[in-house]
Amino acid sequence: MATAAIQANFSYAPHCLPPSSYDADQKPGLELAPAEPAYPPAAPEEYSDPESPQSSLSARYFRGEAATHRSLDSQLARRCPTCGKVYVSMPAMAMHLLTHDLRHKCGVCGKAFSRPWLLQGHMRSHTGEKPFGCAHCGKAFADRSNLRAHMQTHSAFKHYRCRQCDKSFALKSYLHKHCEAACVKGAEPPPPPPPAGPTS
DNA sequence: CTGGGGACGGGGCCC
DNA sequence: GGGGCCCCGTCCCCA
Repeated sequence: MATAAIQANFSYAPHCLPPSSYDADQKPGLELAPAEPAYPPAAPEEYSDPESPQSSLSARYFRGEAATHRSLDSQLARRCPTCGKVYVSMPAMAMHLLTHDLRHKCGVCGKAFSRPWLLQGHMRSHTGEKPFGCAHCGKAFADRSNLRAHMQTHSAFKHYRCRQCDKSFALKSYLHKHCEAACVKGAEPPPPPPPAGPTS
């Protein structure tokens, strides 16, 4: 929606299934992950789209692999002069431009970041500070995202299933690795993806 | 090959 | 309107 940036929706091989929903909701202010059922078995309601709107387009985009959705060729579209990324939303474009402005510099190693909190996180790698603790095992993390991923490893539920071989994985990244490294190799070429998507 | 963790980037939301 | 915060995600490395 809002973001007009292209939404590349092909991060994973078609035979890699998204998870059913899991509760990853950690409310801000909580330093400790809840000790209680952090990931309820969750009614197997399908969660509609694993690729959230802000899903990282990441490298693929910049390699120009992104599918060009409608409206990118519209007259409203503008291209980032630095990386070539195309936006039809000017606010999104403006925000994107900031990502090229690496004004936050690490006083220790000199690495520069576009956002202050990226620098903050980076500084923890120097200081060893790990403010995010797992209430299940006590392990501490410097990065909230990493704690979240860790919490999933406590879950007995493996939400990400490979259609090809039916193996399941707790983390999407595991499934991704599996699909790319193991399963796909030597497998029948996956069928063409369904005529996709919601848009257009 | 799988599981796990560290580091970090992009974009949306909230104040 | 801008900055900070948070979430989601990827990449890489290692056991």
